[in-house]
Order: sequence, then C-alpha cells, then structure tokens
Amino acid sequence: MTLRAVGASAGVSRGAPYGHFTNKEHLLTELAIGTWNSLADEVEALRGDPGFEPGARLERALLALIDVARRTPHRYALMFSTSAGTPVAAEAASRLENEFLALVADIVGEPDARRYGALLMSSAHGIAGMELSGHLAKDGWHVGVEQLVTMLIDGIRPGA
Amino acid sequence: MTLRAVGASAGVSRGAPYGHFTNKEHLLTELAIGTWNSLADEVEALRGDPGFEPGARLERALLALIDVARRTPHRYALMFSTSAGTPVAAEAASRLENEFLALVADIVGEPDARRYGALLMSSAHGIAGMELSGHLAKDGWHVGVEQLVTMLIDGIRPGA
DNA sequence: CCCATTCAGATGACGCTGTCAAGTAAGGTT
DNA sequence: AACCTTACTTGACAGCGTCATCTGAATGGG
Repeated sequence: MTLRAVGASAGVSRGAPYGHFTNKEHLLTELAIGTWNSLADEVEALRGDPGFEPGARLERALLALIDVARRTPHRYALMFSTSAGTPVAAEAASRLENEFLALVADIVGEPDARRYGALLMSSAHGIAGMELSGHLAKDGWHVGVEQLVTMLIDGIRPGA
Repeated sequence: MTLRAVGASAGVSRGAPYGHFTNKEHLLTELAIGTWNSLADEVEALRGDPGFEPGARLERALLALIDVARRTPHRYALMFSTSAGTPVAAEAASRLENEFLALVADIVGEPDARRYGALLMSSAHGIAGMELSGHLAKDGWHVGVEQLVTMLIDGIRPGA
C-alpha cells in the first residue's frame, strides 16, 4: 500500500488514489494518523531523554505539537478535523495522549495527571489554533506562543 | 444589504448571493463577524452584571465562547478560520478580546491582564476545539469541558 | 519463450459547486 | 408612458470527488 500515491498526487491523474483509498476522507484520515504517530514518536523519544528536567520535557512536548501546526498547518488541521473521530484515528491520537500523560504525571503525580494533561493539551491546541488563525500575532495582547506555553507549565508546577 | 440572502439561500438560485457579496469568502467572513459581535455583546452584558463575582463572570464568558462551538460549530470554525485574518474580521474579534481583557483585569490586575487574557482565550478555544473534534469525549482523560474551565479560572486566581 | 493473471494508472463521464456574464421581471421616479 | 434600479434567474465554464472502463506493464507457470 504505497501511501506515496498521496505525495505523488502531483504528476498522477486525479482518480489514481481511488485504487488505494476508498474515500478522500479515508486518505486524509490516514495522513492524520501518520501525523499523530510521528508526533507520538517525537514525544516518546523525549520521555527518556535525561538532558532535560521534567518541566522542560513537557514544554518541549507542547512546543512539538505547536510546531506541527506551524510547519504543516494542513496536516495539523487534519489531526483535529471532526472526521478524526473515527476509531482508527482516535487510537493513533491516544498514543500521543499517553505520552503526554506520562510527562505530566512526572510533575503533578499520577492521580491528577489526567486532568492536567487534558488541560495542557487543550491549551496547547488552542494556542496553536490562535496563532494559525492570526488571532495571536496582530492583536491586542502582546504575547508570543512560547511565553504562553511557559505560563502554562509554570501554572501547574507547585500548587494542587 | 439584506444579508438574509444568506439564510434564504435555500429557495434561491445558486448565484444569487453574488449580487451581495463579491466572494464566498467575503460572505463567510461577514457571518464570522456577526458571530464575533454577538458573542461580544453577550460578554459585554456580563461585564456589568453584579449578580456574579469576577471569577464567575469570567467563567461564564469562557463558557459562552465554548457554547458557540457546541451550538453552531460551523460558525465557530469560521471565527477562527485562517481567512479571519482579514482586517475587517480582526476588528470584530478585538471587540471580544477587549471585553475579555476587562474581565480578566478584574482578577489579575491591569498589568498582567494581557498575558492571562491571551492564555485564557487560547485555552478556551482549545477546549472547544478538542470537544468538537471528539478528542475530549471518548478518550483517556475523563474530564469534561466545564471542569477544564474551572481549572483554568482557579489556576489564575491567587498566584502571580 | 509464451500466455494468463494481476495491478497501477489513464481516460472519460457524471454530478456538484464557485463564479460570472447576460437576460428579465418588479418597483419606484419623473 | 419611458426610464432606471435592484434582485433574481439562466446558462455557461472550470474544478473537484467519484466511478466504470480500458490500457499497459510486471509477474509467474507451463
């Protein structure tokens, strides 16, 4: 199943992918899954890295998510497209979620990891979205993406 | 400028709107602006309401944003679509931003309002997006939208 | 070495959608 | 009554998602 038919879509006729994928949506879902997985790989590699303290690791993980949005906005949108509710994609997504959870648990402890993990991932997703749509750059609040991520991490360090 | 041509789009020929809008994108931008404005109205009404303490007001404001996503997902997507980077839409968006800033300033004080305002709005946006794409409901973290918003507000109350 | 099977891709068609140029019907103005 | 404006329809074009059909090349058995 040469998924390369996707990239090769330049130079090949319009209907060619339909031998490999039943739908355009299926094709895009596969792309999304690939993105989820490569991001999960990235975070997984981070988890074992002793070069950073737990807070810094988590920060890198959040920035990795945002980097996907910056570098490949279309792929990023696919990851969170409503068609990503399909079970196949949800499974790929939960790999990344678990990696995140592990990083978060190192800071806030197991019992609170889920709550804080969901908050951090949602917030990072929101920051990425705000930047993508241009609502961070121009407007009133003079804050950058990196600053916001730092605030997030700092916000969960000491207190319960 | 009967913008009603939009809703009336059922029962009217395909090309009819092009007498009123130069583009489909312009039409959608106008829709987005309307959504921004009505949300800003809602939050503005909240600002003067003495029935809630500042924290509760802010919570309601964030939930109002998320409610748009829940009730009218397409409109919500328009608000943050990349084509919302147009100056016309940015102006409507900044009305809501300023309302938010006022609410946030009541809690963290003027000097920090921008930083925290950006963080809160981004996070609420992210929470809405995660819910829309189904990444909150099914998966690992057993947390609801309301819970996350509460955590956000609680997270900025005492500490600097 | 030849033939049969298989598989990737091309081609051409269908319907739908965004867009526009040209036409037309209703209303108000003088 | 003749005129102009405004809102809409009609018909056309291009692009895209999708499919049924065909071609062409690679593979493997005899």
